Amino acid sequence: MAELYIRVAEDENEEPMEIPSEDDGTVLLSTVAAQFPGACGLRYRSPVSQCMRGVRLVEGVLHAPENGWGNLVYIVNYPKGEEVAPDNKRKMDEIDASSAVKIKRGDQKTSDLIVLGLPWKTSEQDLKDYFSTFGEVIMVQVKRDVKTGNSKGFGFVRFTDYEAQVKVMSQRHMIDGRWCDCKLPNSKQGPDEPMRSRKVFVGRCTEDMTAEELRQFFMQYGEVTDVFIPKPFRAFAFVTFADDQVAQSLCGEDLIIKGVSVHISNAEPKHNNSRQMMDRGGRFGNGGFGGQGFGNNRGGLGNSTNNMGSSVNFGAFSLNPAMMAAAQAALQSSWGMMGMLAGQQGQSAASGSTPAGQTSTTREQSQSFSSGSNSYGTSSASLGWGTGSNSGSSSSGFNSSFGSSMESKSSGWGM
DNA sequence: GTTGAGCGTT
Repeated sequence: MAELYIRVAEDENEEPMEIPSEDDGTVLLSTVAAQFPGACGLRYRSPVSQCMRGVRLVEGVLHAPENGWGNLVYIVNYPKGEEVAPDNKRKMDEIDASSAVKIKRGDQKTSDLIVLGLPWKTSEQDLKDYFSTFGEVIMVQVKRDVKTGNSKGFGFVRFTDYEAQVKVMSQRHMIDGRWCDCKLPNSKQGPDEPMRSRKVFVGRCTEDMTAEELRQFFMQYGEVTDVFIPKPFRAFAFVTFADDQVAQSLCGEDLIIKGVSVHISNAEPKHNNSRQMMDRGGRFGNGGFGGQGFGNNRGGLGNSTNNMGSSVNFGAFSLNPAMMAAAQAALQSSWGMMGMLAGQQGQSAASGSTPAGQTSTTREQSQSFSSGSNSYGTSSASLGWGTGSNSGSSSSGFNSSFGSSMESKSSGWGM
């Protein structure tokens, strides 16, 4: 099966990158986004009209122009405002200083990245060899049991360049036969980063919904950085977006996926180190709340019930218990009340930008892989969302054990 | 069948 590649670049003058198409000739937006994080579509310059034309995008699947993909270079589209086409650049400069801040942030300090899902056999040298293809590596570690010296299945890596770090975090990694994820370690999740809830809980999932399908589906709302499906099947999933506002906007909705109505709600925090809960007002985030409209009342709303007896002071405001309850109720269902309250103060309830550096992975609690040099491809064909039509349903393969006794302990992770 | 792994002896 000859694999077909199409040429994609961020800009007509940039060197294009070849990315693979699917068996049916379409290209998945997720494939594009794997190389161009944040991408939301493609366009190309029509040889006939010399105008830019958009590539048809249906539910995460990009469809070739009439005469096929050909040898054209396709240009990546980004959501409005996130990235700027060259001819608009001047406009953007005028708009606000905040974008300048964003651009300046381009060179940041690097930090250690945790590498999860390593095979037991992977050594420091293996890690270094692998990650050096992304840039200069200045540190690698494989964490081991002190007594036995056995790998704990995770490690750390640090790059010289922030670009390399961003790239590495934006994709999954096949290391010695397993898919691994690289993330900011918990200890490094900047205490300053807002940690707004970008994750939603997807209830009433059916067993045939794969992580890849969920990713494809939710991509229409915004960049998806993670999909988690517990295994064994438990009828729910978690989807994380790059943008908290996208996540929030979906909460409360009933969406139809593969003909099934799923329910979207807030993802409750995991077993948490209380930091974000206490300091940041929990899953309500601090968008528009924290510094601006209501002053810094740490532990105010977020702490919920035990404050109910007394009135709470929001800076210039004070709310009696009844109003407090109303506000909470409103907040739990949506941001509606928030907008109202903020509006009264002439503040915007809209929150700001997204923290840089999210991994963009699709996880399921099983991984199918072939040791050896096979290409690992999700070759899902076209997916019918709305109707229960064709399911390219994938059976999840089990990983084989490597023979080492440690192996069985955590068999089947990483995707 | 509606709330998820694993996070660093420096």
